[in-house]
Amino acid sequence: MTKISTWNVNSIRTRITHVTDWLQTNPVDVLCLQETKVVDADFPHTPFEEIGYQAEIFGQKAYNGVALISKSPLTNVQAGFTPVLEAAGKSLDEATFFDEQKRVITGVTASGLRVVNLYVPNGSSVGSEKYDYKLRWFRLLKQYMECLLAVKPKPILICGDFNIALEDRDIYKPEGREKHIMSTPVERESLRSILELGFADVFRKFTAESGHYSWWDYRAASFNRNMGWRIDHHYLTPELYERATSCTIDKAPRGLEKPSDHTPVTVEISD
Amino acid sequence: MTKISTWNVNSIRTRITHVTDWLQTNPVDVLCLQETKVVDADFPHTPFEEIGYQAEIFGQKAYNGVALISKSPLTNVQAGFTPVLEAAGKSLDEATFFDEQKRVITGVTASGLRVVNLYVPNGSSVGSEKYDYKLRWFRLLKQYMECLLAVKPKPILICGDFNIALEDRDIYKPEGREKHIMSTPVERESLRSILELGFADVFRKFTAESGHYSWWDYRAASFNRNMGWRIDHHYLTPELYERATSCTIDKAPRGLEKPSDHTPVTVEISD
DNA sequence: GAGTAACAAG
DNA sequence: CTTGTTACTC
Repeated sequence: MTKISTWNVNSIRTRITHVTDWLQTNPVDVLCLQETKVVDADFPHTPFEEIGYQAEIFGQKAYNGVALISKSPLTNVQAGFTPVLEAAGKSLDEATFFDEQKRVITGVTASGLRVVNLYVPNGSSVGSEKYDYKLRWFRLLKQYMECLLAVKPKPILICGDFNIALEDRDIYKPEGREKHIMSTPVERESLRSILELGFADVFRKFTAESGHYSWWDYRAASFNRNMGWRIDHHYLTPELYERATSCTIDKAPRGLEKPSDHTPVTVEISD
Repeated sequence: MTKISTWNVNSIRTRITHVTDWLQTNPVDVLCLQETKVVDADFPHTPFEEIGYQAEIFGQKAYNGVALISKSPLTNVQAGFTPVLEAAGKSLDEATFFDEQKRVITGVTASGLRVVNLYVPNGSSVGSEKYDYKLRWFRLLKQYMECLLAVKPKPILICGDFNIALEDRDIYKPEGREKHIMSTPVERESLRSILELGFADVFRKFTAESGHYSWWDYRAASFNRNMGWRIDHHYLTPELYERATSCTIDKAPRGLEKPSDHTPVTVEISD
């Protein structure tokens, strides 16, 4: 069995004890972190090593940043769009530009499963320059995923903070969602164009109803009122999707003191 | 018996639990705070009221700020230089200017003792504009004290963060002190000119040796190495000085998590 | 509402 | 080293 989690920690340095405590009671094969908000030189490797994990990291100052935390070493680790597109012989202009922001890292487990960890741009507000950046970023992501699908291993899991709620049941209050960042038809279509390559939302294999979220705004006591969004996802290629035995959201860390605004989402895949 | 303490808390909002915890194990008649760093509208009155204290405050945004915390209400509370100098018919030009920084508050206890709580300017570095400000501030303080000495009640206690170590035994390493802020001959003479009005350092009534300090720089682990300065003082008029039965520095709060860089100094005065 | 940065002050 | 402010981002 392989267990993989995704968690936007909103600063790994501020959240380090939350994360290591959680890992000790929730051991996983790979924990995908987003918004580490730290340059690689300052990443807190020691606390992870002390509990038997190692980190593959791709960080920057103050913003963004992703990491793969794993018990066993990962192979074929590639940070950013560039190395993957380069290996496929693609033009690197866009990749170089978008890799200024550290949002993508991938690696392969010993069990031969490729994990792609994403921190999708938030997009700020509909029609803004950042919104446009988000849509352009998705077009590059599609190329990136096409490159990965063309090589081995074929079982691929994409996870992370997508900053998109794909369906209305993923939002506490879907009214007005067409004009709200993270749920516009255009954003959803951007994400669907990735999924059409052959990925499915494994959370919905097990849970159909609304009311299950992975992110709650810090403001307006939205966690206590369960005014959340499901924007942290695991998307699996068909074979993995079939093998998945559970996908669960652990709300507990969101209730701790000084929590991240996101909480971990975990998928279990049988051998 | 009357018990009076002085403590530069370096932000009352950050230190509120340190201060209320300390007051509960160290009940005093008046606690004089410096560097409250908060405007009056945001002063945390409730935590003090919950443990039976009230606060007279004189604060500003981000810098300086003084407060008198007392079990029984104080009378004749006057904030800043201006009201005292005005009552004495003095020119208010200087008072108005220096009261832009909130550094002075006075009140009278039920036992008829006037408490003057001061946060003396730090002075930055010798020869700087702030150094000049400190010396000019002392000239106004002298006028202010002359006004208070001319009215009732006559027993006066001046305390606070003086940002001056009056003698070499008040510094962990007196070498080079002539050129160091807080111990130049000019600063010491400024302070002595106040004391010459009739005040004495009550800590030295009981303790003659060096090694007793009230402030340790946050830098260079100076607290662990006892590299401190005695710059928080209680100066008493002769009658009070005679009645004083102890003057002690409580180092404990300096050892807590996220401490102030200063620690409380307490004087006891018999009835 | 909470994170980081850069600055000022001690 | 620690605090507060402003400005930015999510």
